[in-house]
Amino acid sequence: MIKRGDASLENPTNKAILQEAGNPTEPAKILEILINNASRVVIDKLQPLEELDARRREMIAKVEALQAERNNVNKEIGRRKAAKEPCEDLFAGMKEMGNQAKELEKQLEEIDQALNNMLLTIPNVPNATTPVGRDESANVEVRRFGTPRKFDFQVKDHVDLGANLGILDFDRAAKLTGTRFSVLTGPGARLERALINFMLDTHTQKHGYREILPPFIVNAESMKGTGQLPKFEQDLFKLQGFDYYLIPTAEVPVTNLYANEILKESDLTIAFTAYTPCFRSEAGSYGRDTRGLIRQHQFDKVELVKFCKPEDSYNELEKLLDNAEEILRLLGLPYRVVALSTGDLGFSAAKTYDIEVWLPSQNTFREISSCSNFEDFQARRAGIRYKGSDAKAKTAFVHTLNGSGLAVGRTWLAILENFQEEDGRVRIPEVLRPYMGGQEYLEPLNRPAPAKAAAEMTAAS
RNA sequence: GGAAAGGUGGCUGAGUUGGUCUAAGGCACACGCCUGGAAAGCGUGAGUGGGGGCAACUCCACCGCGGGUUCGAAUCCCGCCCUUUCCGCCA
Repeated sequence: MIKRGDASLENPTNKAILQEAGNPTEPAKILEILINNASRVVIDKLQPLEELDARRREMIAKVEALQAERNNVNKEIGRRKAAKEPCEDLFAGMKEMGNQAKELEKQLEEIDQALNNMLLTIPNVPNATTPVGRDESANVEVRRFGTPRKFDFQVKDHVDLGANLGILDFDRAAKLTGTRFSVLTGPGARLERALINFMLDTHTQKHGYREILPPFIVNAESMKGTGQLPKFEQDLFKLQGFDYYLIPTAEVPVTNLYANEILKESDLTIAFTAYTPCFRSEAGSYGRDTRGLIRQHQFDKVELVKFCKPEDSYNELEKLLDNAEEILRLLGLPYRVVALSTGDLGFSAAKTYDIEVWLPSQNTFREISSCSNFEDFQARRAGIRYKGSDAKAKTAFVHTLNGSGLAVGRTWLAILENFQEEDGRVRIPEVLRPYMGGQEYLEPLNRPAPAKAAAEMTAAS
């Protein structure tokens, strides 16, 4: 929060708050005290906001007074015209008033814009239950499922396994496009498709989500609604010649389905699931996870999205998280759940749980899902509200949530790694077999990997 | 890509010779009366955002978006966006 909001420790008010608490020196402690006193802490970014807000109100009062007077004269003109009385004497000053109002409106517009631009770069406020900390080292493990399997042979990673099985081809993907792309072939492609269908079927039939198949390209307004713009444009692929972007997650089109709408209170909670490919530029991740499928420019994901009443959102978050975990449990993949600390939290989220799957080749857990409650942060930006049926009911912002359920590519590679056999076969989890034509194993090829085979064929011809 | 028509409140739909439009009517909605209960009927209320006020309330803006003409624009002019239909192309 402090990292995200930039509160200076030199500020007198902030200093005083720390003094009351006995001037702690430990960064985590300082952070906690400042967060606990959030209503008093002076955050550098917020000061100009307050000034702008005051100027805005002042300007509104001026403009509206002028407009009110103009309206009154106008009404009188209308009245006299209807009564066929002379009214030319009232024309004087009207034009001037109009021009003045227009001038003031322009100034107000500028203030509004400055205010909005500032507001758009301010991150969400973490929920009180979010662990306080500087970075991911302060994340808190919530629970574990399953026991990582003990291998009595040398485990291979999914890149080697995929090559042996002849189902994963990075060389040709690089030829087609470039680095951080992949081609799945044969049973590998089918396994991806099986996972997508299995996840969608589980969420729609077992967990009560409604399936959505949205556009994979959205406009800038949608990106702004969910918080990707304006701050994170460098993470996105933008279409040349259009104000359109490739979606980095289904969260964007699905959450924005209800942008600028007022939902019926009785329709909440609304739960959607959607399969989409996701496109990310991965700017700034050079050198990280360069091997394999972990970090690709394009990957498949099944997403869960909810719209609910504010009082329900934390309960819904737990349910959503459990729905995502259920996929891993059904597949039999060991995982753990981690609550992100304030320092590791995304820009838009108030609370986030990551689900991390066990990867034998890395001997560690890696993120496979991220489940967040955005509270009303996205709803405010996208204008998603709800209202009760009672005539006196107030309109209010919904809370939005989403989570991966799950990242398909990472699930695919986790299956290869966790269920590999010494002979190179990979056991297919039982729940997936109906989607794989009853097949029990992915069988290795007895011939060279595809790229090499093609090269030999070309040489021979 | 070419041509035409059109965008008004939750929906429908009137309003386009500029002037009490402070946007009719209908449907749907909420509350009340009536009823054993409901329907029908009758009555009342009800859009969104913002400013001021403890509040009752009050003021401002909004007829796809932006600009222009005018004392005054839902209405006239220009640009853009979107929708529908027809033609062309295409999976």
